[in-house]
Amino acid sequence: MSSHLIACFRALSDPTRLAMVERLVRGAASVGELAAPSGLALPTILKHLKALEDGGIVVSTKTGRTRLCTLRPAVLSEAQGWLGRLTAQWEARLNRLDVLALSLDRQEKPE
Amino acid sequence: MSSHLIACFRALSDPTRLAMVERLVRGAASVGELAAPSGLALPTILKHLKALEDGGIVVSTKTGRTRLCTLRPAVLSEAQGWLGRLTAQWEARLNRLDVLALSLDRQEKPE
DNA sequence: CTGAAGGTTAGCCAAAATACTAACTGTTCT
DNA sequence: AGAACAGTTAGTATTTTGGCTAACCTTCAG
Repeated sequence: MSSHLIACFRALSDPTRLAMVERLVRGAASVGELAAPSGLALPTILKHLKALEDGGIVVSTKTGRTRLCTLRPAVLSEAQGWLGRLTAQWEARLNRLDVLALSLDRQEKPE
Repeated sequence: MSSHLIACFRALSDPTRLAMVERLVRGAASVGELAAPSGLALPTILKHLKALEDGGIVVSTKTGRTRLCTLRPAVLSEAQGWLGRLTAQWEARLNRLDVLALSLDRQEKPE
């Protein structure tokens, strides 16, 4: 089973990281810029950044002394797709059950 | 910020629970049925079940001595929607940047 | 060259998550 | 009634997470 899907959900399961993602969707940012609104220490933010990178949600490159972090929406789309297939399966199953219930109904009081 | 979204992602961030969800999408199941394929002890599965219920992904009701667990796809759809809006925002931003780049291009070599 | 800026590493700590076993409760079957 | 079944609770051990500080390394500005 796709273990990077798990890493992705894992990355999104923390308020600090969710906030970082919502910041990054408005454009790339440095580590310091990501840390600023949270009030957390830099090393803490670095750990969260690593979690986001492990989940494939963010990539970062260092140029000079600053590291630029960028969102990578591909994995988010993938997670979205997984959720979509899941709910679709559920709907399909419900429909089959409806059909079954209907046919049973017909048998109970045929015409 | 929606904290039940976090609980939802949290619930999906574990292979055992993901397997439970994929089992439940094929129909409601008892605690024992959920535990069987995992090889884990019942109390362990109960904890995972609680995590899934905390995330709003599953509801369960006990009748007699068995507990029936049912998927609740609403929260999954919600998470899907959140991911969708996020990637949509990203795309929109990329488009704006494209337009900007194009107009800068025009300024550089007009005509 | 020296100091400040921006990260980074290492190490610490408390709290939470994941698993287990053992013992218990309530239901159903015979 | 008594045994078997399906969960449940309580308690424990281990690992992971999320936070910190202190010390360190580069890079940029003057």
